Amino acid sequence: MIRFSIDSSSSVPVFQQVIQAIKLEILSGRLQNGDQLPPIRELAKILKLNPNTVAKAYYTLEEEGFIESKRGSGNWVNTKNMKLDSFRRGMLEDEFRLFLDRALMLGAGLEDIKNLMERYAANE
Amino acid sequence: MIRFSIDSSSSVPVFQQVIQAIKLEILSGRLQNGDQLPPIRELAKILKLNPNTVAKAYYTLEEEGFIESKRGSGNWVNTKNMKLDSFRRGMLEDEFRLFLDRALMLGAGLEDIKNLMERYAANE
DNA sequence: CTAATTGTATTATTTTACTAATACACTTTA
DNA sequence: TAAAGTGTATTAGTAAAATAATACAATTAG
Repeated sequence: MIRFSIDSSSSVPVFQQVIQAIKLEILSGRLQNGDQLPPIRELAKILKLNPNTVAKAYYTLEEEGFIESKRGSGNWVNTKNMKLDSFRRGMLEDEFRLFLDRALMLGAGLEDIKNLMERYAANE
Repeated sequence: MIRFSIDSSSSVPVFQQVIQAIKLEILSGRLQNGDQLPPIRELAKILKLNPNTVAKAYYTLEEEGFIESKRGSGNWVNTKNMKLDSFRRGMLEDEFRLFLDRALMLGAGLEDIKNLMERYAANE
């Protein structure tokens, strides 16, 4: 496990890098529902981070419904909760609609947005 | 003039609020090419901000080509030799970037957004 | 030409976000 | 039930961003 590393020279905070990496593991299917994550201290050791930094990442992931934490026990991937999944989807759609409104107000069309996205896709 | 106010309890920095507000004034047409902006000190007094905060906003607006500053003279809206197109594109890009950040935090990838957009395109 | 008005530059202070150190509390397991 | 392993809470340190204080420089108005 743990197929990612930390870029300490990046401007994006370390705990967010951890969050993004784990989300990617889950979304890609490399981490599946019920899989156990490494204990905070262990992951911290592997990534050479302070345990609190990993704890913050785990805490956020739990807040967002990606994992479940049990004191004294561990952390598990949680994708079973479809209600939360559709909640996320709903939020995404809300955000997109807001963005679309603003974009249309700016005189942009879907084509313009598509182009913009192509550029971002290329740069990532 | 100055149809906006500052939310000091907001987490978005004051100088950015000023920037956004002025961009909106310009975009909406309430401020037009050649219109003079209030002097730094005056706007600072109205909004109850430090002059430097307003100066930072004005400076950024000039960097981005929205206004023109002349030492000892004042600040003017400048949309003339800027293609209105690129003007809008700039704002569109800002909005898109914000949306993208939120989307990524929700666990969505560029693919998901693409799909979302396809659906919207179909419904138009 | 001078004083008032304007933007600019430099430096200091405050605030915020991030990370770290340490101690606490719950579970598991032997 | 004790010890080891786990997440949690509290507090402190650090760095970066935002804001403020002050002085400087150019333009304009009279």
